Amino acid sequence: MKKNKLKWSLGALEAEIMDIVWSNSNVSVREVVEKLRKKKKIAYTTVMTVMLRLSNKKILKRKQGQDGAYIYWPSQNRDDFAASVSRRAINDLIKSFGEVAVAQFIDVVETSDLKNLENWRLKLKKIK
Amino acid sequence: MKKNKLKWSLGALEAEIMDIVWSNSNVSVREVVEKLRKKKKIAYTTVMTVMLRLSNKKILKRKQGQDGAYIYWPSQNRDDFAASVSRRAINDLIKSFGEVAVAQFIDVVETSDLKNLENWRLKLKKIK
DNA sequence: AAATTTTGCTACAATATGTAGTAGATTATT
DNA sequence: AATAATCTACTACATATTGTAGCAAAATTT
Repeated sequence: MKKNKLKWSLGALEAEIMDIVWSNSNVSVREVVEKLRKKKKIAYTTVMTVMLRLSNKKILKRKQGQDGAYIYWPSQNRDDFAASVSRRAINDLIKSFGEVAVAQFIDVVETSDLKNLENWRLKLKKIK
Repeated sequence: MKKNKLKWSLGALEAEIMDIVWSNSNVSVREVVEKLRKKKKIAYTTVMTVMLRLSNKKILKRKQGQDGAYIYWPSQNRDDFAASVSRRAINDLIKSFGEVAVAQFIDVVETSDLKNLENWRLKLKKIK
């Protein structure tokens, strides 16, 4: 088959793990597992596999830690990652749906209660 | 496992087929196949399967045509579909990335050359 | 009735993601 | 050094999605 589908979202577990990594840069699998286990039962190897996949996808980087275990850290900080993912998603949406997507975006933002509303409203002024 | 992953995009073939359906409401598989074959080689049953799946996903509806073959039509017109898909995607983005997503959106729109720019600029006025 | 078309059912491939076992390697502890 | 604990590599399985299509039965056409 061979599709070049540009996935822009992480899976649920991948996202949980990234949250932990972003909040605690330079972590071992062990540390991530322990944090996750506060919320649910999960095998060490499950977390390891997912973190390895995230490395393969270049979302995480890793190096050998002095105590043997690999140390992982994010390739991009949360905001940069969020920005590039958002950008791709938005470009896709606009490519697919054009103005309709734009109109929806505006509608969603209008009715949402984002903090710092003033902040992006300022930005909007520029294009108004 | 069992995930409730909210997919918001169609596959490439699904999208091609939807385009044809939207442009020619009330079509049979045959008609869609013929249009697709102008662009590429594809089996009747491939198209049929995808259209059946689209029906199962409630994106298409169908009824028995008088000549036996099912007739398919879209559950929503293109703009309504685009709007609901966009809305879900945007909500997901904002839930995941908040203002960062909004900022990217603004940036993309700023630098894009959408036709009818005036159209959504009117909409923007409402929130300015 | 024979030929063609359409449908329903089935199936396979590839990818993404969640999940985890096992064995071997490495490190720490006794 | 021997034993125990930890960590990594490799492998494997499950489910969902999407593209792809064969085959047989049913319906329609000729």
